[in-house]
Amino acid sequence: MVNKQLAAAFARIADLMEIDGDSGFRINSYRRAARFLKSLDENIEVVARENRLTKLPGIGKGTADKITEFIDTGTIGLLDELQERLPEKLPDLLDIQGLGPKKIARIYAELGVESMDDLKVAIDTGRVQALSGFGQKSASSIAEGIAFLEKSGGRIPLGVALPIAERLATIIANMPGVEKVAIAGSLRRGSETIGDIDLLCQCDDGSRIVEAFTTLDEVHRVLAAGSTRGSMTIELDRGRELQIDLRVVAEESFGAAMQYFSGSKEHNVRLRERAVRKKLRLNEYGLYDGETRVAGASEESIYTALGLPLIPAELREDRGEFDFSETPKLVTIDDIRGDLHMHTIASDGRCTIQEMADAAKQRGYEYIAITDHSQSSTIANGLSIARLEAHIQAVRLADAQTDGIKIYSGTECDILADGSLDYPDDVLAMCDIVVASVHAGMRSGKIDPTTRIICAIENPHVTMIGHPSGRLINRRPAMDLDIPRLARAAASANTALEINASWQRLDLKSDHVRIAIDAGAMLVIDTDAHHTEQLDQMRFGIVTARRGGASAANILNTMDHKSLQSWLIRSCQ
DNA sequence: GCCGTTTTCGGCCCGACTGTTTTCAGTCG
Repeated sequence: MVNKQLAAAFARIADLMEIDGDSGFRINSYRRAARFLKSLDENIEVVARENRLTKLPGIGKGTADKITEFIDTGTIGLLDELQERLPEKLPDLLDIQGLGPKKIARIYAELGVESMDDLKVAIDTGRVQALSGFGQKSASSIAEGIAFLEKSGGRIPLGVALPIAERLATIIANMPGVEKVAIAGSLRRGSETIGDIDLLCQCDDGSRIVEAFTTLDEVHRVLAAGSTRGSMTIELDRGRELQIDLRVVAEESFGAAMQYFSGSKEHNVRLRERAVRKKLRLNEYGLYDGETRVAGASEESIYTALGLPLIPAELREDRGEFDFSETPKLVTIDDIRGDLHMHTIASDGRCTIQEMADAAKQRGYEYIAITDHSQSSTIANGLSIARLEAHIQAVRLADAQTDGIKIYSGTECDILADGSLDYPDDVLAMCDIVVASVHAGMRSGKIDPTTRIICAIENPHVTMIGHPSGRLINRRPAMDLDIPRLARAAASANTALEINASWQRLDLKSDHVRIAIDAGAMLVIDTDAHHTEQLDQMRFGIVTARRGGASAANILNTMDHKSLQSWLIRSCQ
């Protein structure tokens, strides 16, 4: 898609101009355009054809001309010119921690370093530390930065990072003098993967807490340790490192610091620009009118003072949230009444029907659905028709014998390569809940994957589509789906689309959640649990739904049992 | 390069930490 190619081209221009020593403001313009294009849902070629380019935020005449140039010729003159002048691999060095554009420009100009490999050699031969303004420590720090880059292996999934953050937050909360600890950053915003962990604590003695934080047993490497801020890494599996930042603030600044350290960076820049327009100044200590603090103890006080409703952290991405007239009522974990997709020992789960039901009851749920795999999923010990019939009887028996929770019988039925389902209609009709999912042949393409799934959407026995795109975060790409078309089909067939809450999936992802809501489709947040403990992954599905702007009314399993029954009957018609 | 509830020119987000300096530039978040 041209949007993504253009975004990459502008990002590249910004990188090269940075090393070239161009104006920071010009560079920012290109970065902003790149970010905007990357997240633009509409095809930029259509926008260009309709002469609306300069109506887009952050895109003026100069950028619009370059967009047109790219559409017409497939290239941008400015980019070609920069690439001709600077080595191709030089911008890779911008990824190294502690090494920025100015220093890169110098090691290129004075040492002829053109790549990561060149740089390693230059450090090993002592040429970097010999440069004026660079010293031994700089050289070691760059070497460590390169090692970190090679080991960090990309971003960490939300489900791996959050438990680590919670454990560290508990440790810090128990340090003497600490009043309050909170998780900030992309983790708080519920990003599906995160680059580092940001923690915040309220305490009067910053130096002591930072000292304690950077000398914890699990610390692998200390990056910084001052009186208000500490930064260190811990070691994950396979030698990978994860950076943890801690910021210490006083009570009156806690809200300002939460706001500041929750980001996103783009959201914060916009917010501070807004403050400047009001003749105010916003930093991590508060909102100031001259020397007077006018807000800061709570996040809400800051947004209110800037004429905005409190914006939920999950929506702080500079993607339209500044237009809100009131705080959107997003779905919360307390709205969830049940979980409609889980497995038992009948197929590839680890627990019994009763164990799953009891665990769900403990979590306060009104209902669950037992949805084991269908016959084609042999690798997951999928159920033959005969086994399914027996399993349905077992679920009904458990339901009859269990008070306080409704246990629906169901199936997670494969959508086969030709779009047909793995059980005939009369068998599906025996199930209360049918989750239809693609598990095999995601790339084989007998028919277009969107059409394949729409076949299942239009089957009246299908309650919902499980993990619609089939992606596994950092492991397997999504199927090439036309999500708007899928969402329209789901809306008109009264078939729900799942937000699979497993942190390895988060599927639908938040951008697609937004598209589904706009199309009027019903969503459902399920854990796809294969063990009772995995029922707790519901929270990852919740943040994903919130990032997509979902309210409780958009989510099927926020309905009480009675309303759900009526919806199930209606959706089968 | 973008943009306007002071502006079509002259601004553009803000502070902490580090290293290599001897007052600050570079980098980061």
